[in-house]
Amino acid sequence: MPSIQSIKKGILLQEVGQCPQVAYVVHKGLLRSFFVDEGGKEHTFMFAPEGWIIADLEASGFGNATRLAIEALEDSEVELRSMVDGNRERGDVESQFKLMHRRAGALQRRVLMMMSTSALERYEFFLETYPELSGRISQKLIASYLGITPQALSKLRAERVGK
Amino acid sequence: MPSIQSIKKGILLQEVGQCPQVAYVVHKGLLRSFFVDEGGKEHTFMFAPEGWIIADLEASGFGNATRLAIEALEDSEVELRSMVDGNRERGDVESQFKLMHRRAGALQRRVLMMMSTSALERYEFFLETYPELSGRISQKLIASYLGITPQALSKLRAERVGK
DNA sequence: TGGAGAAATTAATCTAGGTTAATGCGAACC
DNA sequence: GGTTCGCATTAACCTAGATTAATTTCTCCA
Repeated sequence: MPSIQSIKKGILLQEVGQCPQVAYVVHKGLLRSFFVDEGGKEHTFMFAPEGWIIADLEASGFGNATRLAIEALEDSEVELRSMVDGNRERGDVESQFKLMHRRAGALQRRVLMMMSTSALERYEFFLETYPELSGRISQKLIASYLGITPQALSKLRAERVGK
Repeated sequence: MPSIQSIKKGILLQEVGQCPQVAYVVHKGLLRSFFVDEGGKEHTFMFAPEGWIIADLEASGFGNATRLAIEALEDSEVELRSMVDGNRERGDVESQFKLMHRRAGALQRRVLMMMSTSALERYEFFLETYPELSGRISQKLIASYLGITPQALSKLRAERVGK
């Protein structure tokens, strides 16, 4: 049976330095994963609303300590799922492989997008892809996901409306 | 039995628009995957020397047409490996899952690095991580991997030596 | 071995986005 | 209900890296 946890807004599910082997399946609410660079700047790696799965794939894949923290942006209910469980059914492993394959595919797309597009293009893409999220998340966090400052996002939004 | 192909330098193993379900295991030589954006600019997604595996995970994971081309940078020998073969042994699927998990982990790291570091830092990291590659690959291609122009890389290298 | 085309370097501009700072605004809290 | 603190916006300046262009190597192949 799945283990469900209720998480209050603002709580960290996972902190830097741990060695987490679990993913979180979001049943309700909204999580985000982020890391803090040497300069103290926060970078949001991803958001996970209902139905999404969030994890530190680098840590669980390589057995490293995390550099990603995971935080509840709203009161949430999450299910813990092991990333290294050897006792899976054959079909389970196959479907988990497919899932991981897609995740990797999505990350590949993200890298290519980071390399080839402007902040504006990435913002447009974000709005198209996650229309329901843009109202639930602060500009500051959206900016930290896009890889720009809140000021840059604000300016970009002002120019966007102008046209 | 594995199917091995010999590839001459300069040949494309995979072209944009196909729907490839295979990965290439490099036994000898050097491959790279890259894509060409709307402005006609090339972006190298990865290099694959001996022992590496290269594929378009977005295309094979989602069943899309590729936006990635794969090219031989040297005369190479590669083994084709299916990404969607259902007839695998149980242990096979498990180990392929682990492999995909690590790939996804590496991509996560790459995204975080793209978001948080300067071109110089990424270049230093490239040199540390792939010291044997830096001599085999042109500056132009290294630049297209780092996400900068050859001119920017050249300037950055000149400043680096100065110190 | 010489010549053509690509690769690398250098330099002069230009620009997207960062940094700093000031101001307005809303939400939480006493 | 006023205070406080974080968020969003605006604006002035700064900088990493892009663009354009000219010059100098490499490389390779006829």
